[in-house]
Formats: sequence, C-alpha cells, structure tokens
Amino acid sequence: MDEKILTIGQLARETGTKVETVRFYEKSGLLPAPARTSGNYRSYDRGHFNRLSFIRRARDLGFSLDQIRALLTLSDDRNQSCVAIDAIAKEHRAEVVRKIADLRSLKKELDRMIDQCGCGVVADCRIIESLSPR
Amino acid sequence: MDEKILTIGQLARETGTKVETVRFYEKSGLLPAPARTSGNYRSYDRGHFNRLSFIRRARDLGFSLDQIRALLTLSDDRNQSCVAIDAIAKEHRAEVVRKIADLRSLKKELDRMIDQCGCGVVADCRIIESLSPR
DNA sequence: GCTTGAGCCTGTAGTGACTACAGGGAATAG
DNA sequence: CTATTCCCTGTAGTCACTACAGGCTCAAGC
Repeated sequence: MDEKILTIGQLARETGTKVETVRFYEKSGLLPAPARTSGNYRSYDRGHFNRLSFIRRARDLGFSLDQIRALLTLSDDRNQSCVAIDAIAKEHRAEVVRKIADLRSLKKELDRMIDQCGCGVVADCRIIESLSPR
Repeated sequence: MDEKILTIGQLARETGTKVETVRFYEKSGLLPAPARTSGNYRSYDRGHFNRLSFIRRARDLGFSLDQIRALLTLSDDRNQSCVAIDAIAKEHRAEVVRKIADLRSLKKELDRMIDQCGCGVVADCRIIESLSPR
C-alpha cells in the first residue's frame, strides 16, 4: 500500500503532460478534483495517476475528449458489455481511415502541382496557375 | 468589360463560401475591403472573385491562412522567381506526408486494439486494458 | 403606401484541446 | 532571510471558422 501522493508537477512529469493541461482536464470534468494540502496544493493519488495515464494514451491514439469521457464512463461499470466501447473505437478508426484517404488524394494533387513548377518567374508559375480560377 | 458587381451573398454562392467566412477573410486581411453601396452593402468586382477563388482552392488543398497570405503576396510580384512559392508548396506537402505516416501507425494500433476485443464484459475488455497503464 | 421576407450590417461569443500569461501565495535550499 | 522554484486562480490567445443577437436595406406583392 504505498499510497504515494503527488503534486501536480510530479503527476504531470510522470504522465508526460503539462501542468496546465492537468488543470484543464480537471476543469473539463475528465479528471476528478483531488484533495488539497493545507497550503491549497492539489495532491494526487494512484487513482488519479491511472486515470490521467488512460486519458493521455487515448489522446495519443487520437480519441477526442468527448470519446474519452464516454470510454471512462463505460469502463467504470466493469460488469457491462463492452460492445459500446468497441463501437467507439471502431467509429474512431473509421474516421482515421477517412482522413488517410483524404490526405492521400491531397498529396496527389500537391505532387501534380509541384512537379509542374519550372521554378521560373511568378508570371509563369504553374503552382499559382493551378490555384487560380480558370 | 462586363464589370458585373456582386453582393456578398452572390460572391459567397459563386465561390462556395459562407457569407460569414467572406467577412472573416476581409477582417483577416486576406480579401481587400470592397467598395460600399449607398446602403452600406459590400460590392465586389471580378478581382475579388478571383482572389477569393484562389483562397478557397488553396484552403481545399490544406494550406493554412498564413501560407495563403504568403502565396498571395508572392504572386502579386509577377517578375519575381517562384522559388519561394515552390518552397511553401513543398513544405506543405511534407506536412501532409508526415500526417499520413502518423495516421497509418495510428490505424495499426487501433486495428490491434479492436481485433483483440472479444466483446465480453468491460472487466475483460482488451480495449480498456490496452489504454490503461500497465 | 405598406408590409413581408430575404438579405445585409456590426459585434461578440463559441468550437477543441490546449497554451500562455499575469499577479499572486507556498515550499524549500542555502 | 532570501532566492528560487513550485503552486494557485483567472483570463485571453491559438486556428479557421460558425453562430448568434439586434438592427438596417431592399425588392416584390397587395
């Protein structure tokens, strides 16, 4: 039972978060408000550390704060079916797939544009031309 | 010389922009403030139409407003070399390439996560588990 | 001439997910 | 005792719009 207690700075360092971001998560209702010391400092425990780690990992994977809020709520009820969790993850993956496709066609257009640039004078620039209305 | 003059609504429709966005571009210094009618309505000419079309096309290709500002400034000097324009386009393409790579590795992680989900009960959920700190 | 409705005006505030102060108090090392 | 580092609250800024609120103008129909 090493109930080691962390200041906001330590918690931030250990989870790779900025101090301001930790406070922002608290204000946004993602991280419960912790106990305070006599000097009004926030004091975090293991539960906070776990929850913040979860949030950060999910953020790294591109989940929105709303999605994370939903995941956290669902994961609190350990006896529920995890179909809803699966659905959130799949919805997110579909978004990612869409974005990849969008960026790929974007890149093709940029390639075409850039390949045509003879790097002469602006008046003949194919990049400017392909951005201009015909 | 059909100097046809457009209201903000017509300009917006013809360029596929929202009226508020046109005003926003003016406030941001991307689109020059047009003349006004006696009733204080904005009246746009062909030059505005061309410039706004350019902005929209560049936005569709994912250029930032700052990049577009630079492109517009550069393209105004028709005798300059277009090396700088080429550089902006290539920098943007590099960003897009980076984003595609990021999203691809993201998708792989999401795939792994989702594949493992047996869709049982939250307590055994592999998605929650792989988001939690080890 | 009068009304109705669409379109226009300005200005402000909201979005997401933070980030960056400003102006203070608390804790700690020397 | 002092200097430094950390912490506190609250507000404003980022990007590229979007959405009002509250009011004015204009064109068409009656």
